[in-house]
Amino acid sequence: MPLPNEIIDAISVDCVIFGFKKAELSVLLVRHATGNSQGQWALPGEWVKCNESLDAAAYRILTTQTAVENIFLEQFQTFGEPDRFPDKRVITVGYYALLNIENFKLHAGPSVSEVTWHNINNIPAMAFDHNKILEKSFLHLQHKIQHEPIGFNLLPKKFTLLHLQELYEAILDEKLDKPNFRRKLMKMNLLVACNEKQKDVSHRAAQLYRFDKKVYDRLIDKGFSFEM
Amino acid sequence: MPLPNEIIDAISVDCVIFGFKKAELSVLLVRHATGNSQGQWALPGEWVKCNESLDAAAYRILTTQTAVENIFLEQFQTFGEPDRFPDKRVITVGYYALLNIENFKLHAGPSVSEVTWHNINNIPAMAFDHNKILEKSFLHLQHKIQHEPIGFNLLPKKFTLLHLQELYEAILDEKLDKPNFRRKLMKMNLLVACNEKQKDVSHRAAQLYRFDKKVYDRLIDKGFSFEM
DNA sequence: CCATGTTATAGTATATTTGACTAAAAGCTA
DNA sequence: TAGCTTTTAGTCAAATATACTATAACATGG
Repeated sequence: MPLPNEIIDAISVDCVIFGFKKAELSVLLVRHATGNSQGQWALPGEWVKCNESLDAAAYRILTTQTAVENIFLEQFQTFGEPDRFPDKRVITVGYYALLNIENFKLHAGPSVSEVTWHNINNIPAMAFDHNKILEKSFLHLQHKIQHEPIGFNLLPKKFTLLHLQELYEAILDEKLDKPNFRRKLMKMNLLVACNEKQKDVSHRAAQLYRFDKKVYDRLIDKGFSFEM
Repeated sequence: MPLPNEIIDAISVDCVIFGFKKAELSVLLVRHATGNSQGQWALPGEWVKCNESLDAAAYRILTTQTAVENIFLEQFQTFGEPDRFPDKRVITVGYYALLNIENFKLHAGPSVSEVTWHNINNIPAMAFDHNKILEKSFLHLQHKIQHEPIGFNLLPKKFTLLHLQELYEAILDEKLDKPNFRRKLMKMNLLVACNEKQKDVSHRAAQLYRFDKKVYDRLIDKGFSFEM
């Protein structure tokens, strides 16, 4: 057996990290500092280590770029076209993560010169097949958010109904009716009103809600529709 | 670069081949004839070749076991626990295929002593983590069939509404109401009545339908609910 | 402190869809 | 032709979606 820390240089993990802030959906990209993709933007990615699971490798990528906790992280697709990587055959397993942008400090990991959020509608050309990987992950997210309440991972713990609606609008790329959106969501009983209201806003302060994990766990198995 | 036909012995593709016949959902399993899994049942799988895409490898597995054409074949998940395979680190990409069992001849490929259909409710213990892979693929299928009309791939070109209903019942593992099932399906306009009726049945012959690819293509992008 | 604007939240009315049924029609068997 | 099985059409109340309108809460400017 090879050493635990040795890498398998045929397999990598690439991670599409989605963040949400001020009604905008963004993705975290890095700029490569070395190798033949030097200077190009790319999704954060790493080689898989010899005794490391794929999930663990994906989690390692996240913690390299930013300090995280309790993050939604899930595999979505594996990419293995023979020519997707130059000079050798590399298969990459795609993961996507959802996190709330606020209060995250970014720090460029090794071999990376820059780390920045990019609006989902303004993504630069990237190295390898990373634009394709990003697109697939976004389609996956659009589908998934309509069947499981994963969107909450992109919001702070306490949020208003309008925040949530803006999140859905950003991901689904369509306007939604406010009263109807509220009604559908409240009926699911996934939200609990906090004893708090919005502060420092120049209009009537909205109720803050938080996500009810218990109901979530009960519903997640049964599967339920989140169609808006 | 390695030779085109050389294998990457860190990456395999395993394929869950679903078939449907007489209201029963089955999976094609092989019995290994060599190696340290000799004698055990397993999902059909192969090493990925050096200049072969993952999709191509999956298709090669299908054609090794049986003569197929126009088959639904799709990647669903990649499995990479460090200890999933004995003695070395192997990551496997899971695919699932849907096909109509009738008129398929099976032939055992290399290193395989037996190939047989197994009812989904009666699966033997398998080599490696193949039971887990199968279970994940089945959950994926249950979800997918409720959002895309992929079920037709398991039926012959012409089928009755009852055939289709039995298929849904087998996959979702629940009884459905006949008149309501018809109504929902007909409203989608995915089915076209053939100029033919069922033959050789000892009761009123049912209308035969076929699947309308054009409507399908229009709907597949928009995404639509198939919930029964 | 009142008028005004903005947003939150409640409510309503109509159309559509579900779910659980009933019933008629078609066609084999004998 | 009677009896049986299965297909196919239809009914009806309950639930849900959609497109609105209306009111309440609160900040701000005069």
